Amino acid sequence: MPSKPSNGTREQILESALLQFAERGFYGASIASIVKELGLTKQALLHYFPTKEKLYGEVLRGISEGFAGLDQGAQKTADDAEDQVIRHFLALNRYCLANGPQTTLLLRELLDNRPRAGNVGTWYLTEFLRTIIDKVKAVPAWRNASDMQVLALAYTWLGAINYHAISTPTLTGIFGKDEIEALSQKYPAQLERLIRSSLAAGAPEQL
Amino acid sequence: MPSKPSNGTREQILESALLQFAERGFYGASIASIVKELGLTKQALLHYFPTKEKLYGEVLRGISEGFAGLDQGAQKTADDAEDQVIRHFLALNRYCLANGPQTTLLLRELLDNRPRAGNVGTWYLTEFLRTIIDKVKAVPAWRNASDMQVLALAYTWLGAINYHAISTPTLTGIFGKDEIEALSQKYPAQLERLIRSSLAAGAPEQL
DNA sequence: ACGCTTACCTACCACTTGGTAGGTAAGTCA
DNA sequence: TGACTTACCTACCAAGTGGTAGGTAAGCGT
Repeated sequence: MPSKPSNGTREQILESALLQFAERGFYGASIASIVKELGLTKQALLHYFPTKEKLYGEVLRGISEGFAGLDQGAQKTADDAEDQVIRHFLALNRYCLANGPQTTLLLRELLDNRPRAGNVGTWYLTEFLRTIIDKVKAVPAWRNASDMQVLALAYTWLGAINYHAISTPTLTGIFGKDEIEALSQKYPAQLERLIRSSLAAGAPEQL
Repeated sequence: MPSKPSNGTREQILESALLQFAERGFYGASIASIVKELGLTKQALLHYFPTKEKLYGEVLRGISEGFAGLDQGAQKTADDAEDQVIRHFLALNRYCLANGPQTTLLLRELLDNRPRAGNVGTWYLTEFLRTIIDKVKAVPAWRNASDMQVLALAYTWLGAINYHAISTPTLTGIFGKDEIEALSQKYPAQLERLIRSSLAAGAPEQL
């Protein structure tokens, strides 16, 4: 029961924080700079988020939910297991490309695996990876593989997707906008061929 | 002609700076904290590197040289082009795993494509990527592909390698040390199969 | 012996950082 | 109407930031 309309200030702060954390990292973004462009003082921010770390944690939580929500999407189609894996990762690729700041910040969190904010960034990974492992294991050729073998496989795909999404700005600076856009258009096909060929190869022999 | 022995202070500072920049990012590492563990004051650092950004640039330059030196290694063996590509990326994978801080900082630089220190981090990428493109194009099935097609392919491998190297600490926290070590041992084989299968698929048709 | 350079040091500076204390205006509910 | 909550604000603070100014002790070349 708010007594004074907030005009979604909390959400505005979260959005601005996401952008600045993604762009400059946790230390590079100050709570003053986060709210400056909103025309507020930092005390407005501290009113909604008692510390900078709490704010950071909330931003990460929002990102995790966004990624988790990816799975709630088209999943009813009960077609081929391999096609499901493909669809899952192509969707992930699109999501990462469309949500640059979220992807960037997530990768940053991977880099900064410091003990901060209760390792907020990592807990979500478990269910995220669990889903992937299950989907891959639904493919006949991989049914008997160990979780770690599947994870080793999936990690090559995750890396390919994440890395591609992250480096487009830098590569654009090197090669120019047109060339990189051409690359991004070819990328999903490349990714699909990559996934299919490594899936088709089947699991390596057990030890 | 140094008049007083420096005991390699400059190199010690560079090494400490590398570790701290990798761990906490440019803003998170202060010049005071970088030299604190060396028992020096920040003025010692400023004596060798007039500004923090110059120091950062020097650290990045060292990293680039390390990656560039990878190519100077075993390259005389004039065997199969595909094997050369494999060997190149397996060596890169080993190097990234063995040089965690360098890899981390490089990826950070990809994230922070800010206009800082004259974009020190990106200039090196051109020759690095050029070498890769040439090596892939030496493979018959890819001889007539465009540079961008090759780059799209190589980027999936780079992403797989880099991402894997970066995320081992975080994954270790989630799954435990033993499991992740098992994963890392399986990774080169996984990587090789990945590269071989995508190389064998050949270049997509030209538009 | 002397001047010069190197390799640091102490002292200091303006500014920014995250955070506290305490206020005020507006709306909600009894 | 009056108690209470929400949504901010100004004022302030200790600690830390990158960087400057100016020193000092040691070694080298002449």
